[in-house]
Amino acid sequence: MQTKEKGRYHHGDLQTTLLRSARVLLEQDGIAALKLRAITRHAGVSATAAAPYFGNLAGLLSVLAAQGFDELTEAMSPPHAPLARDVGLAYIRFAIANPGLFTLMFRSDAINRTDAHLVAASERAFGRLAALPGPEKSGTTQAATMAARWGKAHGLAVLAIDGLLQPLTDNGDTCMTLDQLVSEAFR
Amino acid sequence: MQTKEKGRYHHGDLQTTLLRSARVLLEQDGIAALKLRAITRHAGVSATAAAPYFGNLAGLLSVLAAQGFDELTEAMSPPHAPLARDVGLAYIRFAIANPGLFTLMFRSDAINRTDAHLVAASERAFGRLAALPGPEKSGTTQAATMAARWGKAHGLAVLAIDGLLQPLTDNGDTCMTLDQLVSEAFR
DNA sequence: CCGCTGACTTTACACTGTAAAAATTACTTG
DNA sequence: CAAGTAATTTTTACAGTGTAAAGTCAGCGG
Repeated sequence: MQTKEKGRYHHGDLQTTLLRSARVLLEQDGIAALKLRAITRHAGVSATAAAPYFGNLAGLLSVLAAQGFDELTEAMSPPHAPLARDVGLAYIRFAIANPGLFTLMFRSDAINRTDAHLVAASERAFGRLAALPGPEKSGTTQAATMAARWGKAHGLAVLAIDGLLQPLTDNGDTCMTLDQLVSEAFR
Repeated sequence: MQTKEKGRYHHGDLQTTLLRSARVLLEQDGIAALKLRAITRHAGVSATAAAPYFGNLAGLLSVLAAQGFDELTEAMSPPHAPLARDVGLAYIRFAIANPGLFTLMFRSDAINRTDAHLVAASERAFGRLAALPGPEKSGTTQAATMAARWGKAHGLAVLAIDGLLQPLTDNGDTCMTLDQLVSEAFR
């Protein structure tokens, strides 16, 4: 269970160990498992060991969320020519692949939205979506097309994570997978 | 502060009083204020008075969420001929007008998603979005157009509540309001 | 060897939700 | 009207939670 080397009083890099423990718990049991005591217990340290590094629980989760935004940015960086559709689909697929992390990234009451690193990481990720050429609909602001694309991707991501798109996958006669549904819906 | 008539031991309809207190706290201070003790204190009763009626906190919040879905259904019921665009905009505007309630309605870890009343109320609301004729895009499943419309509306709603669309409203040279942005983005 | 600095732990406290028992009121039945 | 019963709320208690303050330990420079 404990990732800390046994017997050592000074841990070395407790910072990253705590973040990894939090990540493990998040992926295992979801956001509800992100208690400070559970994280430190998993890391093999005392309950208040995170305070010197992260201040409080929100501080730790903010760093975790910032890591999530960095990974999202990475996932939205296509190797070749990026199409708006591919980037949006990458957004949705990242959310489905990392439901707990993605949910945390938008839980304003669990993280510290004013944290500098988090703001930078999130703006980097949002920039990937914004910097793409839209379909050039006449009569629509560029901000509106950006909001439309982002909103569609984000909504499909959230609804998919919550399992609310499940009834739509086996609608009618044919049965489709979740990825097929969101791929077809996002265009 | 207390809505309970003073001196009476038996309250009469503590059920609705607790729900109203929860609603007030939710709109005043957001989801973080939905503690059981704060709700009962606001209602003027003891801390455990809600248990006989709602079982636990999740039970109370589930009823509150169900009320929210009923109000959303009402808001999405246009007086005359309903267009898909109008219903989706009503969805977004309800979320912006009731940010705390809307957020609660989709917090799966705070409410009891298997609650019968909540399931019924949410399906009633979701049915309003589904029962509309789509733009008849050739080559797309009806489930996909439904998911696309719902996802777009839901995503814009969530992003607007989180304040993430704010930077897009004053983009470039002109300055637009949030309602203008979502109205233009949702079509 | 001594003290010092940093890293972590121990202790303590104010909260939280909730289960069980007690107390209070209202109703109902004779 | 009186008394027993049922319904409703409170009191008490307990296991958790996050976090601030004080204490403890390891390693290092003098």
